[in-house]
Amino acid sequence: MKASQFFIATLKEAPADAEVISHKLMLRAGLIKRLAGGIYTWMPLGLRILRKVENVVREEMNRAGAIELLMPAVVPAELWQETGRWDQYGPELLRFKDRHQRDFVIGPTHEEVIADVARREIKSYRQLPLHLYQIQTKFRDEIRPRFGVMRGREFLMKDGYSFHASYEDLQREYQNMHDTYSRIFTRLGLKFRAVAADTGSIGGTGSHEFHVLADSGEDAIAFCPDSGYAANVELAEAVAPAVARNGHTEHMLKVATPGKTRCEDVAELLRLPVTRTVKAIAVMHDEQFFLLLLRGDHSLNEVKASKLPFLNPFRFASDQEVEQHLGCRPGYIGPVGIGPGIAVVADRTVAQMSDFVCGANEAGYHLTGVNWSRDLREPDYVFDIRNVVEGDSSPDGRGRLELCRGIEVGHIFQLRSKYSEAMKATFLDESGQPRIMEMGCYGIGVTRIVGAAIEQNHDERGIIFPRNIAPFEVAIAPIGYGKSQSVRDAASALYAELLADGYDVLLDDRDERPGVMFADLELIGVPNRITIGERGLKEGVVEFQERRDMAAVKVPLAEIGAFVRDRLGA
RNA sequence: CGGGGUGUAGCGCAGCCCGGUAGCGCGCCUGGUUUGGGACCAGGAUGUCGGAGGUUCGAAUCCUCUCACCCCGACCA
Repeated sequence: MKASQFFIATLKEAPADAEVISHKLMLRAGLIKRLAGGIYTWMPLGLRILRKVENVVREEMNRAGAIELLMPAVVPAELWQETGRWDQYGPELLRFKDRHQRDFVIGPTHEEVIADVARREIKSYRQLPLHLYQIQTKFRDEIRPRFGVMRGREFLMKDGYSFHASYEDLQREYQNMHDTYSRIFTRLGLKFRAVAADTGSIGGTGSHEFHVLADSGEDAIAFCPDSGYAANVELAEAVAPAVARNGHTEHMLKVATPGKTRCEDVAELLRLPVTRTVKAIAVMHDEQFFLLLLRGDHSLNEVKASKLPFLNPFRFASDQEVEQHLGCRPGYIGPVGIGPGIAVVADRTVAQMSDFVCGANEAGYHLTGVNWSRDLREPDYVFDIRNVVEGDSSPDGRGRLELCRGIEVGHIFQLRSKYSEAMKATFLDESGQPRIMEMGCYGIGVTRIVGAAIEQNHDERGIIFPRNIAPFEVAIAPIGYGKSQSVRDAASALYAELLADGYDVLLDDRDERPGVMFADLELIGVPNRITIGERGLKEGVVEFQERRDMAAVKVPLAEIGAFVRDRLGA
């Protein structure tokens, strides 16, 4: 590609509304243009990158035995009503009516459509297993789109669905996809981790997420370097303390803590470690009032709490409700002296505590030296309802947990029969009996990968794309292209040679000043650059430079083609 | 949805408090000089000041409404 015949539109200053680095760099490099909140145009340069990611995904999916198809983005409501998700999905699902007032959605995912395909087409166990996938634009009306392409509303996704005659075969394909995803992200040049995950609204049993590791990631990941355990914090189990509850040593005492409504502040005032305090969170299920108890330095895991049958679903109690049930405004509430009608759910850690501090249900006061049984009844329920913290024991009992952040770029699920049952997707087995198909589903956020790759690979000059997704593998930067015949000849000859060798090469023939040219090539992330100038040509050399370490190597002009082949491989 | 903030040229911003009809940098156009790290000189184009209504002789500026965008949101302990 010649730069003069392409479209490069870089910016010196990033638009002010960009927050994370990948968003800023994508705007500055001219990869995307915002059209509306969470909706972007992929400019030619950005599209090259997106297509490369897409193609790696496609190649590996095909290699793994999946078959590509393309489903409509617009889906009739009846299919969604059939599985009940029309009512469950909420405002994230973009709904609209056609001219006949019939309801439609723009598909945020395609379980219903594929299950419809499967039930129409698959009649016999002989047709199984079958894995169909597509790479298609999705729309989810996110509450708060942000971070550019990382949480957009419209995005490109690879979604695959597999159908099986048995659970065992589903598990085989699940492992196949686990391996395939690992290969994909390896080929894309990303540092990633597969973690056990919650199944969320999709439903089903087993599930893994694939995260690109980056500090700006929206998800927290717990992992154990010793055992290899890894899970999304939403799911990671906080194991019960190994030690039994200590006997009490203090009397319960009411102490004045005016203005101290946070555990940290109370602990500081009382000169106690925050690990001696207990926080109470008031929640409602239907019209029933619950107190959730956590150690002062721990935080509630809403996903875990939601899974408790007697709390599903719950919401946080309003200030009025707190006052109505405890006779006290929020800030000083606690489990001591409450009515029998209020159920107390203690985190495992709290259930093991003794001589602790909690709110006195009286504004401006806390209680110290509180002990279970002696000062209040034992908790009604004891469950793991907190987020794990760094240093917790690994749930597999081997070592301690560490935390890091990740960007979710892939998610695989064992759906089992949730959709096939709702949509009556059956097949005839060997004995001629109808049976429900086992289903798996496997997603990759193609768009998001581009953002994630940049989060992980950039410096102060701009993007450093991994070679397999770079818009160009190598750029030729001729200095004085317009003036110097010898530079022009050398650049053109090299361009032709690299093209013939099959490289994705950019010849920057815009006749820009060197500073402009270098800055652009560095910003857009071209991983290799060959600089050709009269100065070097007089000595018969050109310069080869890698984007990542920037050390220039002088290479004789006659050998540069061979040098590139040696350096980049065929 | 609640809270906070911002809308002025393609991008980044000033002007707004103290009304007098718009400015800076980058980019863009023309000519010239330059050419190994975002050049220099000279000339030039570009704005319904997010939109609607109001106050006023006069509104980017004051008032009301609206739209768009950005940031934050269990921390009840």
